[in-house]
Amino acid sequence: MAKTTTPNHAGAARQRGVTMNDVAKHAGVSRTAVSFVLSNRENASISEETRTRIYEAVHALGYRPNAGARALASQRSDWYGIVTEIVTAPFAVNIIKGAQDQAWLDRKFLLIAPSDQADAVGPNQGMEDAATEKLLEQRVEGLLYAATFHRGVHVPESTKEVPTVLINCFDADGKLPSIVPDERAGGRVAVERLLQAGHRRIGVINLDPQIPAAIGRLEGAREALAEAGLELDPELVVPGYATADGGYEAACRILDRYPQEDRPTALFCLNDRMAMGAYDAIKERGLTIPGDIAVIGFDNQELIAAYLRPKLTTVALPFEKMGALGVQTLAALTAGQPIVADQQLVGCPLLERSSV
Amino acid sequence: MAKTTTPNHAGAARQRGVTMNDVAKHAGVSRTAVSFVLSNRENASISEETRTRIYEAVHALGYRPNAGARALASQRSDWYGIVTEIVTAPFAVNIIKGAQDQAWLDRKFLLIAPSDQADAVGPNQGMEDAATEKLLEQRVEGLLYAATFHRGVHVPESTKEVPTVLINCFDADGKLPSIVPDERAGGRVAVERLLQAGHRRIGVINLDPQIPAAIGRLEGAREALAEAGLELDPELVVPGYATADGGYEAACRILDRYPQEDRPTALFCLNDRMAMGAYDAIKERGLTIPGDIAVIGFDNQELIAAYLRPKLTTVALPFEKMGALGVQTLAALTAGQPIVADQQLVGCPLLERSSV
DNA sequence: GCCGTTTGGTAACGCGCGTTACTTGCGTTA
DNA sequence: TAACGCAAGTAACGCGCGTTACCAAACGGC
Repeated sequence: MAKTTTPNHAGAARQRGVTMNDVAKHAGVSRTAVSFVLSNRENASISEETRTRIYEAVHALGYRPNAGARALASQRSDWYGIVTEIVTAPFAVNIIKGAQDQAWLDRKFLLIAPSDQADAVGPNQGMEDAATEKLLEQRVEGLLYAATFHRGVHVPESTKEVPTVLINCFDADGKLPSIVPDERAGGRVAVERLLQAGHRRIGVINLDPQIPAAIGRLEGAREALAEAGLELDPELVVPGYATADGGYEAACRILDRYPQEDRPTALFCLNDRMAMGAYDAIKERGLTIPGDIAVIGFDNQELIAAYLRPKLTTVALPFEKMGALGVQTLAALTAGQPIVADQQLVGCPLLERSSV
Repeated sequence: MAKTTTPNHAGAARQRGVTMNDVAKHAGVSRTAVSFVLSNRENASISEETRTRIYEAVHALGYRPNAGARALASQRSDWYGIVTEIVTAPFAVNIIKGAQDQAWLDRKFLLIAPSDQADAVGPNQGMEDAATEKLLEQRVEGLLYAATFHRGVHVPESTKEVPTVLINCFDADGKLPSIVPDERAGGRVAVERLLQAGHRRIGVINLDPQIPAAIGRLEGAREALAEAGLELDPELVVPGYATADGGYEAACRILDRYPQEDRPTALFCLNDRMAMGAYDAIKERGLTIPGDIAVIGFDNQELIAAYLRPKLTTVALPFEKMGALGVQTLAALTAGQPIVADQQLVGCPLLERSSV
């Protein structure tokens, strides 16, 4: 355990870092003066000359503030924490990106703590609790919880000690503020797009009908149809597993069920993976997209939607925006401001590509 | 700016947290005793009775150690930092997952700092420098740099102050230790698999021939062929953009160029996105996979490989393992142990699915 | 010549904790 | 009985910094 210099980096720089005291000495002033200048306090009176002397010393010595010590003294850490299963199941990484970018803008640091993928019923409380605990030990000023897919969750008790915002999920018991996608509006815009293209008979490949995504998107679809004086034919709504295979099978069923003149001319797939399977079913039958059958997806999973041929028109889940909004909401909360609403809906924009 | 309680959480818990002093008072002992017990020092002599009294007090008061203060006093933060563009371009997210899980195991905290996607030549030094600086202000004990795709990078100067390991990239100037995929072995195993299936004429859809991935994978392919007494026909290696469209076009060219008897019976696509396009080209020509043409990919982008029909046999990039190995290497480095090698190659396992 | 005010600073405390050096009481041994 | 050793703890310093209270000199007004 001999604490020798590691082979990897210049040993010299490794000793106890340079502190404010060193800077003060080098500049020939008190440490207080240095502190005042570096945190540029408005009501501090330091002459322009010593100011520059201090800056020079900082530069000369390569001084770097110690964030931990600062946090300890000032009683604010400038940290937010996010507990998420997203890193485990990277579908919604952009939530992290959005949150992190926004935090960076606000000069906050986002601590990311991993959580196992939790199932909708009883999340793996063990790991989540541990993660939350760790974050609280770091004295984060606020907490975010993010899920990979829109659903209800139960958050650890300790959450109560600090402002908390949920992203892409909602609090099944209490009433923590949450940011979720506006599934209904998304479903609506998808079907409106199909109607606008002249389609009147639209097949829907559904998800598990219990989950918020399915409920909302279908509701939106119904609304759009109603406005056009149409109804959603229950026969045209077929469920499938949320995979490409599931989409393939569902599409086969729906396409083979009717004679050509009754066949739907468009498919609304409730996610892009299923759309991917639907593509295969359509192509297999010698039909073209969008000529014979138009397809519209949901989620905008870039890797699929942007690379399918033809590229898939779809409705995007606003992950990045949700992340950013989460941080903004948290900032408001920690500042003691009232929040806008308990549940904020974020719009799901239509992304036009080539399948409609 | 009135510091009222936020509407969101019980105001009571918000006051200055409970400290070791409170615990000590509650248990009727000195703070030192509490410290000794909580960090269970081996050579401290505390009776079993006071021990339990202290634990009871901890529990009763809901004491939670202050990580920042501990770091300050003990001069070790238990933090590693990772600077990465991965969150921006989520292709290689599993690097983060691997690193984070390993760090969690080691009871370290991984601070993730975002960096803009950097191009191969001159990275956006501004943002990387700022991110690195931020991490050093947190007094991280070590630094990781991770790239979304295997390439050379330039890291900020300040990196020298702390042990540093590169993941999925290598140091273009100096000689920082790095963890990279074994592209050559990966290319080899892919082609070996095709040979084993009886293919003798193998088309290769290449990437930009300059990048390490292309160089290594092609080299591996050549080796595998040589061992079977075959040569890599340069005519059968066609470059393409690293997209589905690029793969589609390349596959068309290669398939249409020869009469049926001379046509390659297998395609090695140097990434899965291009394989996705190749699928279309093959199907369009009425050929089946793998009956008429076998396809093997590279990267194992789950979203594509696991959902293509038939599912794509491919070679996986070991992102998660690289992340974990990066943290392990960093741990060794910070402990002053010598590192195994400057460059560690991580194997790329073959994932059998149904396209060969 | 005296007092009040501004300018330009400094001394000292405390944030929560790790750690070292020291103290006290008690059973053992010579 | 004195010297000794050990178990069981405690007092006090310092980590790097924010912050409050205080001080000395210069200056202006009457």
